[in-house]
Amino acid sequence: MTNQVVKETILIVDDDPKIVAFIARQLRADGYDVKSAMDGSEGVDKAAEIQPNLILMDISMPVMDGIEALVRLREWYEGPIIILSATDEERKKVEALDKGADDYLTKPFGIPELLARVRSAMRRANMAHHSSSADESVVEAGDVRIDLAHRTVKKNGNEVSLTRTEYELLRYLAMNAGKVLTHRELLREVWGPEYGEETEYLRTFVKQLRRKLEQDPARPTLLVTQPGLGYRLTA
Amino acid sequence: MTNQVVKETILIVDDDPKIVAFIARQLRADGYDVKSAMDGSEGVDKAAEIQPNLILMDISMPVMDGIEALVRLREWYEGPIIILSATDEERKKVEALDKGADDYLTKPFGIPELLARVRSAMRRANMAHHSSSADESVVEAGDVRIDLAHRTVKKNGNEVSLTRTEYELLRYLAMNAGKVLTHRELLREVWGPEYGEETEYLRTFVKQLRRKLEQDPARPTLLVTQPGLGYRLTA
DNA sequence: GGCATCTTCATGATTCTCTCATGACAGACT
DNA sequence: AGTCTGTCATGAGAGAATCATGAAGATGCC
Repeated sequence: MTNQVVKETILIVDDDPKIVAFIARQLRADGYDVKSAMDGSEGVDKAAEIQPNLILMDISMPVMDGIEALVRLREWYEGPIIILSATDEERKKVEALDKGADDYLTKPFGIPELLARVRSAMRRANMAHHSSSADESVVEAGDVRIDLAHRTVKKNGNEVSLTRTEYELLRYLAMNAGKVLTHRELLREVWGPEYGEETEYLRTFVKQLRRKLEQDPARPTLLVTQPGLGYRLTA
Repeated sequence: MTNQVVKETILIVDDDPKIVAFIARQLRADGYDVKSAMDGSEGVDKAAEIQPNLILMDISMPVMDGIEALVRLREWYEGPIIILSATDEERKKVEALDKGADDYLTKPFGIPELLARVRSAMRRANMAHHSSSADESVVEAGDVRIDLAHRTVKKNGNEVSLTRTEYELLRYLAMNAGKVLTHRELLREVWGPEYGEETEYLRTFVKQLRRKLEQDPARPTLLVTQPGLGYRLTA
């Protein structure tokens, strides 16, 4: 291995410093660049900052639970997330997999198993990554900044408070900035797969978003209507 | 050109040996491998045997008519088929295009035109082949860029806003750039299978597209009328 | 209960599609 | 040549579909 090879970065999120140190040592020996965070909240922040290639996260932590952190991460993070769990956390394990975790390891686990899971997840991610486009945790459109990791939206530096549905709608538009999204697609994505015809919901929430984000809500430049089709967030 | 280059094979199907000899000589001079057949029936057999990259076929032949041969070929042959026709075979020409011919040449035709059509059809076929695996979502025609994934159209870098029907029409033309599309085919594709005779719709929307996309809408270079047949987007 | 949020509805404004009338042009026929 | 016929280009307008907007009702949460 030459020094020209860019090392792959792994973020460990666990509240037990001994476990972090132990795992980090093994992973570094295997050639990875390792960072760590002490709880879910810090983990989400750090992930946004360093954009790791893989995340190893304990499922039960103070401040922010592993499940909640996982949900937050999955709003923008597309890399593999491996969950670490104790033997008595079977139910949480299932939930974690449901919410987008790629794999899990039950403590205590052996080093060979850890390394095998990490390598496998990395390989899978690289395969999938080629097809997907660039993933940014911050999307900018006009004078609006959408921070997917922190769930915050700022207009000219001032934070704008959005309701859950407003944020979900904006998030999906932002993740597909520049692309025309049909009514059906937006409804299914934000409200659920059983929706599709309720365009009046969209109008209401698009209007709310425009009121909060546009310079002149009557003449939208950011959130543009594509008549007969849907809406689009200009990039 | 080295001998490692695999020549592209063209099959000529015509009952007039003089025409076959004439065309074959020109195509060979341009680097193609040329085979021939004397009528439709022989043409279908030979196509199955040698799997040519392109087929040039006369429309009126003994034993098996060009139209019938075309229908038989299209049951399995996916390469480009160019029809050769006399001036008094207008109706057959439309029928041939409707049944899956890619282009037509009216006898007598000049060599440059023949070669141009062949090259254009070959290029299109290669594009279609490539994009079948890795989906290329951007089509360019002249100074117009059509982004299928984002559903946006740009002319000289400036975004052009199209209505739904305008976009659908342009999209189908762009995906078959260089190919002659009959009124019937366009109507069915854009308006639905129950349409076919409403050519006035086409005129209206072609005009709109020309107004928005052509340098000089009165003298179209991009979206060309094929009198009596349909329209074509030049590649 | 009280509050924030989501859903539903009514109204007017806008935009698009379809339709029609007119004129230009080319080829066919007398 | 002149006339006829069919096709196409062009512009304008009616009707339908879609959208923006404000506000009221329903729901869920603390």
